[in-house]
Amino acid sequence: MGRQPCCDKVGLKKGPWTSEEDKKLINFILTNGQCCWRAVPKLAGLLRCGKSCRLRWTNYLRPDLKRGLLSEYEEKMVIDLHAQLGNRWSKIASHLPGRTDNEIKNHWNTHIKKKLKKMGIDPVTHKPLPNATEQTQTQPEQQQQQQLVHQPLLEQHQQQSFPVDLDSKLEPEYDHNKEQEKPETSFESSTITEAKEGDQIMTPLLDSMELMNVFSTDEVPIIEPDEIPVPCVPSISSTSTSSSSSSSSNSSNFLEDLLLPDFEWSHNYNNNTIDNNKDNNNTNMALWDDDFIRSWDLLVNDDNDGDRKQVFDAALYQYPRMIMDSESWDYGLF
DNA sequence: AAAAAAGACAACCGCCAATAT
DNA sequence: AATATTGGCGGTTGTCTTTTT
Repeated sequence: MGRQPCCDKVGLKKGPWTSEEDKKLINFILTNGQCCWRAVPKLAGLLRCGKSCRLRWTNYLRPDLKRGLLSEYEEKMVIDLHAQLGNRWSKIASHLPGRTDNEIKNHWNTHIKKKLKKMGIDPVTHKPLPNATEQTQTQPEQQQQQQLVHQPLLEQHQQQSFPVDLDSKLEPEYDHNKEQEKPETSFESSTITEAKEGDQIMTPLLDSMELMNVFSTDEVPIIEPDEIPVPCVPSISSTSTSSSSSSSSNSSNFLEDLLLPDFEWSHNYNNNTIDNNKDNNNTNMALWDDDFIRSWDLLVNDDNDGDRKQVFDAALYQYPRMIMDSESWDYGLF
């Protein structure tokens, strides 16, 4: 017996989301929280299927999402995690606060894959490509990069012997042969601890980054149990970001459209981080604090549409509670 | 300047596992 | 226990933008 479709698809809209639809969905979620997705479109007045709404929310509208290109650090982390987890994008994403599996998957397919190939690394196995030697010999710069990006991560995995707790639930059933040759960095040498229930994320990468003096542990987006991760903010400053957003004339620009040109999200948040990531423009994790609330208020007050303002006002003060109540909220911290 | 090709990313599809009935 | 429902995941496709010819 085949599975029934998640919804009656007749008359449902498909394709890119319009800003109107985004507004409706945001208003609904902010007001009511994440409930049964199947019911969302009907209640929110959307001609979309629930699945589509969930996807739109989790991938693009959630306020805690970072936008913009992955930083070099994030990219390294993705490579590192991919070497250990394979194409389990959601697992990888769980180690990168503010990033979605879809985003990481896309970035992998469009950027990292090519980069690794250029560097003479097989993006599937994370081993040197057969002709890598020749390549790297003729491309010393790339070789240098390869050493910088990959070697430290992989070798440290092998050298260090931390307790293995990577995905222990999933690991036994995970068939590496199914998708790829078992990577050099096997689970046996893995050091990543699954980030769940507020556990601290421990990755070899973080250690290596420390060693490399690139990031201090203070700057690493480790979420402590007593920290509230923050609904973060779309990166406005990142014009680069919008490599993506610019491409979509309507929907993806919605949040940016909402933002005033000189509007700054949560001024207090981790200024150090900002300073240290000027080039990347995408470290936007912020604390859900008064400033953030005020920012929303500011945003809302600037809107001429009175009705919408009301909706947002209501939603604004409910949202933190909604997050606290929502068991499904990412990172499982609440 | 226009057309074609390539690149980038948002969104969809189908499957699966967990949960509810 | 069996079946239905829902949410989540990964692969793939479609569409828009940018670059090249």
